[in-house]
Amino acid sequence: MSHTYEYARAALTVDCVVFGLGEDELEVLLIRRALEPFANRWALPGGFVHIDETLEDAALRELEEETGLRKVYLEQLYSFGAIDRDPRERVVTVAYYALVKLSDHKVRAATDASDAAWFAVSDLPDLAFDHAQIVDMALNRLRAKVRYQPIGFELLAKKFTLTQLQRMYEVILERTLDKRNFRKKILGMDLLVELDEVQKDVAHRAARLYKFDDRRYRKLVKQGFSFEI
Amino acid sequence: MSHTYEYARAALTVDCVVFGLGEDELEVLLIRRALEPFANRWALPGGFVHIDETLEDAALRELEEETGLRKVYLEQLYSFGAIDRDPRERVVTVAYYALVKLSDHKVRAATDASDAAWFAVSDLPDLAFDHAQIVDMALNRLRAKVRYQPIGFELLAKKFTLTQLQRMYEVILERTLDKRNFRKKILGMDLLVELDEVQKDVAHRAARLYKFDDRRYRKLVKQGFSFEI
DNA sequence: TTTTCTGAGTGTATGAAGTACACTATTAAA
DNA sequence: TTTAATAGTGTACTTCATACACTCAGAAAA
Repeated sequence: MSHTYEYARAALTVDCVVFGLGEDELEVLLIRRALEPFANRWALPGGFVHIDETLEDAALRELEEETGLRKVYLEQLYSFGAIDRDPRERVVTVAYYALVKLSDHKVRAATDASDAAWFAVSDLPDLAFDHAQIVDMALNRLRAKVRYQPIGFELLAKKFTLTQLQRMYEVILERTLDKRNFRKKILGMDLLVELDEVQKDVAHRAARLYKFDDRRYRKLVKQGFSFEI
Repeated sequence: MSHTYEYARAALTVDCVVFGLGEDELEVLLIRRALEPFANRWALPGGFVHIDETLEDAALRELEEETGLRKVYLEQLYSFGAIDRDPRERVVTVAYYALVKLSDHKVRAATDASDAAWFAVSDLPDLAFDHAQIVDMALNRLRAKVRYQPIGFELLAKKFTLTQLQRMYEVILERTLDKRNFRKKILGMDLLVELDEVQKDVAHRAARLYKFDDRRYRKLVKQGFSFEI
């Protein structure tokens, strides 16, 4: 069935920059395009917005279809509307970024016969369309936002050690943090719950595990608290 | 001429939240809708994105067409894509916010036979579509952003007094600031140029005029400086 | 069982920045 | 000349950021 309109309409797509926390770097999940244009090039997961789904639903659907990811933390980034960003026709894309616990998903994308893979942000391949620009903006947004909102936890397992938490910030912000100052600050915020549980399977003293208390965070915010790293 | 596509396509629009600095409050420029849906209701200036213009160009064009504003400071806010945000059909809108020097434009919108008027943000009329939500997000964005980027100057005349500058922040942030601390901080940033000129036509001691040094700001940012109020 | 290795966990001193606060000076108008 | 209105200025105190090094615990290897 076809649809006719009085004026020409741009096609509307969504694209997702999926971030995972690698050993020493942030990583981004890319898929290899099968079709023209940019066949064989790496690109962000994404696709057309259906007429009966919201932008966010479209982003979640495409993520699941193309990468198997579900229930990720997703946030709208920016809309890109350069006239010729797609060589075929006018396409406007609403870009999102997602944060996932890489451990849950690394194997899948890597071993799948599929065409999805993780890349360190400092070593991305040439990307299709204007996707390099989108990744760049997503990185900047993430680096800024992680400092004043506790979204970085989305990159970690539910239970984590303070060292893992610190490393997450060090990787994203690309600078080292002082261990004692970091602990003083983060524990002083009173947002972490100290668990009666420690790390397992490590060849050294096991560190205590913590979890993030989201309910408490929202309560504190109402009282004027503002998170800051 | 009509255009036919295989799949149904959403219509794409832009909407602008135009802020001006009122006496004691931020104000927003609204237009009264002539046509259905929401005929006679107040709404944000905006309209359809043409197939051969970028999103930002569309926003600027609509602003000029509907309100006469030109050369405003414009920044993309967010894209809204709820299924039924327009009762006629699926419409996705890319929202922008703009900052203007109200003194330049107040008269025009007010005296024009036109259907545009300024409203204090605390006293907005019922708005068409989801425009109340858009204004709300724009306000939050502006209040957050004004604290870490020197965009507030866009609301003032090129030359301004320190008291006017302080009042601008007080109005946006909705709290009083200490005069001496404010001056110490803002002058300490070394972003203002002290002019050899004072206020005119005031019935009291005339205050010195300053201007914002954008070139210097960009240079400092490169060196790691970060603006903060 | 002892030793070694690896990361866990902890406090203090210093400097920088934020905050609270009140009076005199200048100009125009009455 | 007096009045009214805003301009313009400094200091003391408190809070927060920063720099910095050692002992402890536990597993693995000798």
